[in-house]
This record gives sequence, C-alpha cells and structure tokens, in this order.
Amino acid sequence: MSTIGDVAREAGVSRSTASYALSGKRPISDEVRRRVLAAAEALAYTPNAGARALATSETMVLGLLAQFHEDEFAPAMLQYILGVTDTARDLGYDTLLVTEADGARALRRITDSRMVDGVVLMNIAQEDPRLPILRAAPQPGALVGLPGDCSGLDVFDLDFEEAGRVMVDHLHRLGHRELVLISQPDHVVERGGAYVWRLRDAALERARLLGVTLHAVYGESRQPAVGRLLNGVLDAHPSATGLLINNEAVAAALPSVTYQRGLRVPEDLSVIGRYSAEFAATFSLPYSFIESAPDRLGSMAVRQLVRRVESPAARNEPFVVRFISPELVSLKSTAPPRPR
Amino acid sequence: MSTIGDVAREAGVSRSTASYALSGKRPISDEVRRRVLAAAEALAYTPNAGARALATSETMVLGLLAQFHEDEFAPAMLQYILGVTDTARDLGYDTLLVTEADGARALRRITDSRMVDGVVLMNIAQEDPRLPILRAAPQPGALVGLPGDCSGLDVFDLDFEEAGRVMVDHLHRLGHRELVLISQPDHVVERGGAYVWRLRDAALERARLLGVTLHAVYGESRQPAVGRLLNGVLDAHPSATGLLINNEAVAAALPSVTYQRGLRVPEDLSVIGRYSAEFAATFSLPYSFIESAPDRLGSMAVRQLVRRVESPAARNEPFVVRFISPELVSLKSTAPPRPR
DNA sequence: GCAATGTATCGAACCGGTTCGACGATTGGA
DNA sequence: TCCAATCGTCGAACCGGTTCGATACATTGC
Repeated sequence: MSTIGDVAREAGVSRSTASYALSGKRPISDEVRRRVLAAAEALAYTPNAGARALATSETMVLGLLAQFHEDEFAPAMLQYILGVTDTARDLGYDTLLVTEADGARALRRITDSRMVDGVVLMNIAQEDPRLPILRAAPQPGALVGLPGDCSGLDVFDLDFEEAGRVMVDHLHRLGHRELVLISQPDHVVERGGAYVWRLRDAALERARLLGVTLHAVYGESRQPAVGRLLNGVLDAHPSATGLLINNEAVAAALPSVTYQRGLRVPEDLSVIGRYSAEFAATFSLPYSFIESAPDRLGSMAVRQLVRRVESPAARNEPFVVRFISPELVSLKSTAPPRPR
Repeated sequence: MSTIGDVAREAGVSRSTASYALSGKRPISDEVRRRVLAAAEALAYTPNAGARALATSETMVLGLLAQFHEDEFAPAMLQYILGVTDTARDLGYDTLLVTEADGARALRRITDSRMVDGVVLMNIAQEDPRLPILRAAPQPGALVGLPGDCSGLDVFDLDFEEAGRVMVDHLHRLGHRELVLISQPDHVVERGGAYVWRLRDAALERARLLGVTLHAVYGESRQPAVGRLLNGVLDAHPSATGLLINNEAVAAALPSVTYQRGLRVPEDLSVIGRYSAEFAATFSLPYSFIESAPDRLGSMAVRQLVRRVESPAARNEPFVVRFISPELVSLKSTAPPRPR
C-alpha cells in the first residue's frame, strides 16, 4: 500500500504539502494540487485509518452497544441497529457493533482505547451500569431508551406513557369498558426495562380515570409459551373486548391464536399493538398499532451524537431528553365492542 | 487519558521497558514489572488503539459486510450477524458492521484504510462485485454463502443441493407424489442468490429420478403479497400433498394461511421448511425444517478468518470451501399423504 | 527603492504505541 | 583474575498521518 510519503515523492513535493493539497487546509497552487491529486490517484492512495486517528484523535467510527437477551424478541432490535448504521454512514461514520454480554466492560474497552468517537447505547435499563462509564468517558454518547437518571446524557425514546394513554383512549372512545394489556415478560422488567411499566402505569391510570377495567398481564417472548399465554389470557377474561399489546413476540403470535379460537378481529376483539410499521409488514400483522419508530430513534440519536462529536460548541450545549410522540396507525383492527 | 509514557514515568522506567513489562515480550525483572503493572493500574492505562494499530499493523477489528435488501427477510440475517460478532469477541476481535448499499465501495474503504484485519462477507451473489476487491485486498476474507467462483477465498455455506434432496427424499419415502417448492422471490435470484436455484435444481433432479411431480414456484417476501401467493399456490395445485419452503418469509406466513383455509398440518398437508431452530422458535413455526445453522456458519467463517489473520503460515494454506450438511429437524409436520 | 504584506511550500515535531540494537551490570568458567 | 555470556534496561527509530512555525519569493504601498 502507498503512503502519503509515496504520493509526495511521486508529485515532487514534501509530505506536508501533499497533506495540505489533499485536505485543502492551506492554500496550495493549482499546479501542485493537480500533481498531488494525480499522484494519489495513480498510487490508489488511501490514508491509513490508524495513523490518522493517532494524529487527529478522530476515528470516524461510532460504537453501538446492543444486547440480545434470551427473553427479548431479536427481530425488533434489528431495526434500531439499521437506523443507526445507515445514519452513521450518511454522516461519514462507520459503526462498531458490540453485542458483548458485559456491556459495561465493552463500553470501557472501546472508549478507553479510543476506538470510537462516540457511542450509542441501546437496551437501556433503569439502573444501567454502563451509564456511569459513559458519563466519565471522553467521548459523547447517546441513548435509545430512557434510564432512571438522564443527567449528563442525550436520551431518545418513544413516549411510552402517552402511548399507553392513546391506546386506552382510543378503545374507550369506541365504547370498550374492559381491556387486557399484555406487556413484556417479567425478566425484562426486572432487568430494568422501564418502558414496560411506563406504558402500563400510564394506561392503568388513564383507565382508572375513564372508569375502564384494565387487566395488565405479563407476556412471554418465546414459543410455545406465548401461545399458551395468549390462550390463558383470553380464557381468563372472557368479557374483555380489547387487547393492548406492548410485546412484539405476542403480537407476532396473535394471528394464529385468533384463527385457532375462531375469533375475528375487530368484530369479536379489538386489538392495538406497539411496534414499527416495518415490523408489521414483515410479520403481516393486521392490527392497528402505535408506531415505535426505531429507525427514527436510531437516526436521531446518531445525529445528535455526531453534532457533539464534531462541534466543540455543541459539546457544551445542555443535554436533551427527547420523546417521539406515539402515532396510532389504523389498520382497522378496532371497532365498537360486542360481547364475545 | 494516560499514555504509556505516563506509566513509564510513574514507574520510573523508560517507555520501552514499560512496553516490554506489559507485553512480556522481553524478560523484565520482577521488581520492575510489579512497579509498571501498579502504575498502569493506578493510572487506568489503556493502550490507544490507533497508535497500536499504526505500530503493529493489527487493529483487532473484523469487518462484517451485510446487506439488507427490501425483498429479503431481515430477521433471518440477524442470526448470521450474531454468530459473527459473538465468535469474533471470543477470539478478541471487535466487529465493524457495514450495511452500506454499495458493498464494493465499502469493502474498498475499510480494507484500503486498514481499519480491519479481515472481513466476513454475507449475502454472496453468484457474480459478486466485492470478490475481486477482496482477492486483491491485503487482508484475508471469508464468505458466508457460495459465489460462482470460489478461487482464492474461504467459503462457508449450507449444502443447499443436499437440502433439496433431503426434503424430496423424506416426503417421497412417506408416499408423497406431488409436491410444491416455494423459493425466494425472483429478484433474489436475479441479484445472484445462487442458493435459491441450488436447492431448487437439486430438488427437481431428485424428484425426476424418483418419479415425483415437483412444482417449483417463486415466493414473495413481504406481506400481503406472501399471503396471496400462498393461497394462489394452494389453489393452483390442489392435488399436491407436500410443501417445501426455502423462504423464511413464506414459512412465517404459512400458519395463518393454513388456519384460514382450514388445512391441518400434517393431516392435510405435509410441510418442510429451511431455516434455523432459533428462527423456528422465534416465529413459533410448527414445521419440520432443514437447519440452516446461521450461527455455526458465521462462527466457522470467523474462526478460519482469524486463523489466517494471526498465523502467517495459515495465510498460505489452501483455501477451503466447506459445506454444512443439512440436518432435518422433525417437528412432526409430515405424514403419509391424504388427498385434500 | 525598500519595507510591509501575502502566498506557497518545506522541515520538524508530534500523536502513542512497538521493536531493534546497544550497553552496563552481574554471573560463571577457565 | 580476567573474559565471555547472560540478563535487564535504555535510547532511538519507526509506523503514517497532521500541523505549527519558518522561509522564500512575489506583490503591493508609500
């Protein structure tokens, strides 16, 4: 491989002149610039990333910490990841994907060694052990997901509270008075997945205000437990007329259960999910849903991160906590209730 | 952040001595080693990745080129990715995930700039424009998927030909004489997805030998087209008693279609898929399937890649093309045929 | 006609590691 | 007692970029 020294020699100038001609950071005569560019072209010169990182303290790489837990629905994660990698590339960055189980250690490794200019954290827990490390790190970071303590961090998440209220309001307006909300499995909550109770508590509160009965149950995330759970829930609450689903795996499993039981949606049962349009299309889910906008969230996180990485001024701006408002996309899976 | 110079000063030795004490590449007295390690600990010293890469020409990063096409089923890809990242980490490497649409340009970028020590390529096409670049690159590479020309490359893939034969054999043995094989969409083949016709042609050949009628149809990968397609296929071939599915999206969509049509599996229809156990569990697919072993393939590719990266001897070994033999996992979705 | 200004280029230092060759101090053998 | 070998450490060079300060030369102003 050729170095900038080779290019300089080929063009008959010094290394520094070659560097300036390529970067444009100092005025260079047209003649010399032309020669340097031609030499670089001829030698297929590409700057060495390590050397450049050493000299400039910029790697043009962002870290992406994502975790794939047994009890979470992996396909839903993928869209967040693609939102991040696509936007990063648009802004000129590559993405180091880290899926290590010990996220704290991984974070320390990639920040301390200066492999990355910034990091995006996903699967944020209420008390996330990675956050103290991120706050102390020299690089900026952005979160997709809401932790207990947002201080010193840029945070992006869906407004799950509002999502819970929108779901309840919508079915209440149609006349429903008894609903079931299926959340994520227990472990997700125990691990600190706050979005589960954020949506649930807001939904319960709104239901209470409206005089609607809301049964909140935990879900499952793997088959065949999901199917059993769904059947159990429908058996246990025969008079419930609406189903709210804050759990991708349950949503994906629902169609076969309703077919099996001969339930029609929305005639016999109204259903609202919470996932992305992409997810709905992939799994052909015929339910109205709250758009969870994973690509938008990933993209927003990266944009803010890159702002801070690239501008010293931006690094001192106050931190932001930004919620995407839930949008209810209607696929006509809700209707006025009818006793089952 | 502290540098090795800081550590050396703190320990009262030269930078080179500190380096040797930490790496163990030259004998160092116990006393000095102790002081250096203590200093490194006290200063929370972590080597700068860029500097080390520059000095050693090793980045401890592997590139992973994956593409997410509109007409492919994204969740299936995820498992290959995790197979790669997990194994890479076990071997001490981080993973640069590149999902850029222009894979050839991306590959050139990360190899020329020496950001990675090696690359894993996925979504291999018959005539893949990335392969000439990979062959010319200074870093070794490994492929998950079989291209038209394997020369100069390590290649890992499922034995799709054998998979096609196993499917046909299995149903033939049960007494089936008319089958339908649903493949990937047209575009996948046009783009060079050889695995589609590798399985299909082998299945057709075996069916011909056995005197079995095999209707080979293209699939779809997005809803609602998938559902329409499935219904169309079942309408068009009312006397077919077995379904072979080489298409994750179609497999995922099949349960709701069979429920809708009141078809029982395996009583009315025998079904065999081709996907991973993980995929089957995630989507609660009740069909016997050929295990496509994405995690194993990703892992094998990385192991071979790292061997070549780390050992100059291994770099000169002959290239390997290794096929995983298809294993039929029975979930009892096949039975002797009965006219529909 | 000469100082002041501006423009294009060069040399050297630096980023933070690793590694090679040399050197002084100890040890062992003759 | 002297020399060779061994061990532990140091200084310097190097990896391949970027950037600062200096310099040479051309241009402008008075």
